[in-house]
Amino acid sequence: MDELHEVVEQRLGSAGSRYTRGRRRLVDELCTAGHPLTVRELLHRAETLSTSSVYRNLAILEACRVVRQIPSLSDDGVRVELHEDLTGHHHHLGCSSCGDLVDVVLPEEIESALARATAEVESTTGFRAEGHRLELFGTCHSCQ
Amino acid sequence: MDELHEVVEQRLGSAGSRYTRGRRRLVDELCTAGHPLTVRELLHRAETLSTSSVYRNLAILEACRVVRQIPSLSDDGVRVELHEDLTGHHHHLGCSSCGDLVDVVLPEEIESALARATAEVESTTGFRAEGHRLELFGTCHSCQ
DNA sequence: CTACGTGCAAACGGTTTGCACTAGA
DNA sequence: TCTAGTGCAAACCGTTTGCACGTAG
Repeated sequence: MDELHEVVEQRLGSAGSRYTRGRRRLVDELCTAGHPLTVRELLHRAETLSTSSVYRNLAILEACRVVRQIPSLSDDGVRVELHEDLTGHHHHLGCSSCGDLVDVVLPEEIESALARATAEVESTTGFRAEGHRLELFGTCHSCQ
Repeated sequence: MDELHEVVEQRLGSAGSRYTRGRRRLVDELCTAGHPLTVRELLHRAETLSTSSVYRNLAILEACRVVRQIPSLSDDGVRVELHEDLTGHHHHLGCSSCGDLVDVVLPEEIESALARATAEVESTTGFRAEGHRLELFGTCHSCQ
């Protein structure tokens, strides 16, 4: 966690930005949540921060590759999570009932199959791929 | 194409809705485009339709499983495409530069690997999966 | 001391809704 | 005929912006 804050401070610093209490709070909440949060949830969890500061800080943290936005299927708005640089590559299980998004790490087998498929797409279409995003959607355990 | 309209008419009919000129126009545009369109693009292509009608019709077509919404990574709003029931299972290549989304059908090998991974996730997490969504992001041929 | 960051309130823009009118079966 | 669909304009609401004040370094 200290390590995380250190990396974040460094990334903000090299962009000429400060690691203020508000920004630290956002990173803390995202880290302890352990899964993507909606802006609404972030606003609620960090009640001392004003709406505009949350939006402004998320934009800055995104530009510094500290967080990233995830477009959500269920319509409760965009979600935010710590960048994969900081948490490691993973995917999401999305519950169509409660809308929650949970992290999941898939076996190496599937990741390498995806890498192979990506290479094939690149060579047949001329598209240059930088990465992939996979979501399994369905019903989570507590909603069944 | 006639076949498509027939299926759509049937799905609308069984929901007590009519297949009007406006709805047919939306389906036509989505079909000829051959890839997901933003609402803005749809509004532009079907200029005879009012904004409110487009939104209302998209909601109805979505409820009847004729179209589906795709949350977009690049922030030009939500995209709409014909439902996979009508077009077949596929994924998307998303260009981070121009924002375009192109359909791609992946080899059976990767689909079965995804199915295997999904089954594993279901048994280890209790999540009940209904399907998956995969997007490869990068730079399209014309943006390189 | 001098940016940068913050809160507040107003502005913005995509989406939705109310209502009177039109059109499909 | 009679219900569903449509256009227009207003309302809505999540997000962004302007501005004056606060704070980190």
